[in-house]
Amino acid sequence: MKKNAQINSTRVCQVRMQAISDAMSLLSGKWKFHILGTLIEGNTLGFMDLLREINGIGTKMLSKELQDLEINNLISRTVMNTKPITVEYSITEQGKTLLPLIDELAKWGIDYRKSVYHKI
Amino acid sequence: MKKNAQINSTRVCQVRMQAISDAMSLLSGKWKFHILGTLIEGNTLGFMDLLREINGIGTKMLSKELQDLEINNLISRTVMNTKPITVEYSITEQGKTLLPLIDELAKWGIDYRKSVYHKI
DNA sequence: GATAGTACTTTCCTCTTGGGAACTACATGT
DNA sequence: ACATGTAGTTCCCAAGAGGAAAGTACTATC
Repeated sequence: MKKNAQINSTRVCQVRMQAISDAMSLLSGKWKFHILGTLIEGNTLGFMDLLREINGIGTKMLSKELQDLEINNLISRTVMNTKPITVEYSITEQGKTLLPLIDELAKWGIDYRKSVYHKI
Repeated sequence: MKKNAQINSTRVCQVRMQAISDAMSLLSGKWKFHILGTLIEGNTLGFMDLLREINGIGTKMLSKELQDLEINNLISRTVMNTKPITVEYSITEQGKTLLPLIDELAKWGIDYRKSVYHKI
């Protein structure tokens, strides 16, 4: 007799699994949380500001990740009428809903590091 | 005059950024949250149980991800003295601390999907 | 005219991730 | 002997992630 899935076959688990896949596909990659976190802190920042704030990121990755985040309505991009041209990036209301998740992630990371440190 | 980073140069932001990088490096990939979530639900499961529960995963990925999670002390692996040999995977105390994060991720994914759905 | 600053995009490259399929190895049931 | 079940590993391949460097375009300043 062949066994079937029991736990994740429930409706509620299917929805949760789908939700986790959704969230991961929007937030995957090395830089998205850093960009979002920085924009939540800083409110409104230019491209060069972000390049300076986020240690290690290059122009290509920043540009690409900003596009991804804008497409998914997590940040907004506004071209300002200045000379030379400047662009302002800020977090959207949708993006702000990520704050509890980012806090939870940071909190877990800090606690995990502590627990590893105390074992050595 | 060259501008410097201002927001993320504070000590508390540096620690948060590091913590997020730590957490992401342990939890990145397509399957880790699914495996952890299933083990939290199911308590103790064999390799084949997980293969059945987690829709779409193959033996190679499951094997590799389980090793990663075991190395980081998020799950435990116990070879049972049965014939044929069976292996039991279960969540560790360390792994259980991820529950709030997984809940927050699932919650955000569900809300995000709702907000997109209502706009169409 | 040259340099520097803003905001990117494009090209080229490597490394990693993820998946399918086949294979190992052992034991039990028919 | 042969199929079935458990628990993987190994090989091969495709696609994507990530990064360095150069190029584009426009403006302002020295």
